[in-house]
Amino acid sequence: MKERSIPEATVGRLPVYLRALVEIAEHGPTTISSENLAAAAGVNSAKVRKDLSYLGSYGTRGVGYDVAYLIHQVRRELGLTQDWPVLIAGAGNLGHALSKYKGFGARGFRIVALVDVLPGVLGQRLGGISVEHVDDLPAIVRREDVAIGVICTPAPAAQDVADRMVTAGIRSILNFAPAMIVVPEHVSVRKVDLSIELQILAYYEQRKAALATVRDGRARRDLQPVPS
Amino acid sequence: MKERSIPEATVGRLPVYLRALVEIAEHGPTTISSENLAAAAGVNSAKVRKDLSYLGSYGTRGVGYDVAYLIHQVRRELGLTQDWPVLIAGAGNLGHALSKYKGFGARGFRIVALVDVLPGVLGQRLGGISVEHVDDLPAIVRREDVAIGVICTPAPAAQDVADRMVTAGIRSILNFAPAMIVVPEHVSVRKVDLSIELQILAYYEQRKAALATVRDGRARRDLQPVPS
DNA sequence: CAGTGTGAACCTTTTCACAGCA
DNA sequence: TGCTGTGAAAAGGTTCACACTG
Repeated sequence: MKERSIPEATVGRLPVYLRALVEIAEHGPTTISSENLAAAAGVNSAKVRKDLSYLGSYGTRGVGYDVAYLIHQVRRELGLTQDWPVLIAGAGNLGHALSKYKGFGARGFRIVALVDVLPGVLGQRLGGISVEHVDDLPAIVRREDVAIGVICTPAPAAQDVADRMVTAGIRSILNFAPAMIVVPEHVSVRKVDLSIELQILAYYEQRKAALATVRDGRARRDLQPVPS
Repeated sequence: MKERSIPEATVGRLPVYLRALVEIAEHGPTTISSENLAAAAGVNSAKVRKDLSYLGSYGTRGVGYDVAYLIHQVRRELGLTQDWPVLIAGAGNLGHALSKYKGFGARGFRIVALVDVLPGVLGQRLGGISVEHVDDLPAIVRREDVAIGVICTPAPAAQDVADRMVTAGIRSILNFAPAMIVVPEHVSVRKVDLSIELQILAYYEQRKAALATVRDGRARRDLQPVPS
């Protein structure tokens, strides 16, 4: 076993393993090899073994890993043995959808508050919680002990909301707004940008089309009778 | 300039630069240095220069990059000079939200169809398009010349929908379902997993809490009178 | 002389390959 | 014998630092 601090790339994969493990646990096997876990998670087995080795030596040579025990260890490492109260800022389409999304609760993330500025949505009830005004952020964060803030506002409002979150004491932000936000060093930000994902796909799609053209061109030439 | 094929990491950043450039173009300056573009995109200037050098030598020493020209070049490289017809599978909360999301259209991604299986939503109109049955996928793909498929179904349906998309001729998939999907080699998949993002944030949040405890412990000890 | 373009150094991540253990 | 755990090699990505140029 190594000492503290897991590589970033590994942290990004632990939730994937966790999901696969939970599914496997439901389907029966109590033990699993790195090879099989790798298949379920969509990576290769060397990566699985190296990643898991950062948590400790929880496998058994010649056998594999005990599924239930490994689930527990990954959960502990990720800090999922506790519940995390989450606040969403922006009650538009996306904020709306996320507040009703069942997948969060199942994984220990409880949406405890929803804030916005538009008078139209204030007070509205969405998925069991009512929309409050963003001015009340500090009080809400204290009241609900909010740990994570999710930004679902339009791009121009993102920085302001981020500033308010930081002031209110939030130290982890998930940003869905298509804008960069700057925060103090002690605050973690992760960004999810839907249209960037599409743009990346477009790049590879275009590349495939270009290659096909070249290939077809060659194929067509190959059909030409060889000049003799 | 290098030859073909841009590193993956660079492809992932080009859309970020593009967004920053477009915003800058609206605000006036016709020319920008790597230093300033880096600030706007939230990276460092060396990275900007290296990334842009993969596209060609489009900067001017002592001056910087011409904003309009660079926008054009990045767009061309990403394949954004054309429109990309997009199909969404799954008209639940998220599919709903995405179909109404304005950010896509603005960047050349047109949602042309929405498919689902539940009789309840079929025929319903969302954001100008009506929900069709997933069985009609092949016809829809042909009719609309769909290039990119977005999966917004529950996890258990994801693989089936992916298979249908591939059969219908789609070669680029954006997967929002919390499940791994396997596709033939010639198909690109990108995955966006909302609860994985939260889990990653939870890991770092927990780590910060642990560090604070250690620090406070030391601080408290530091306040003790030195034994003499 | 300000600022690009880029080799070279450095760091992170992935993959290989195998010793060592149940 | 089968599969983990891990050094060591390879690949990929980032940062440095500076020659070069408009």
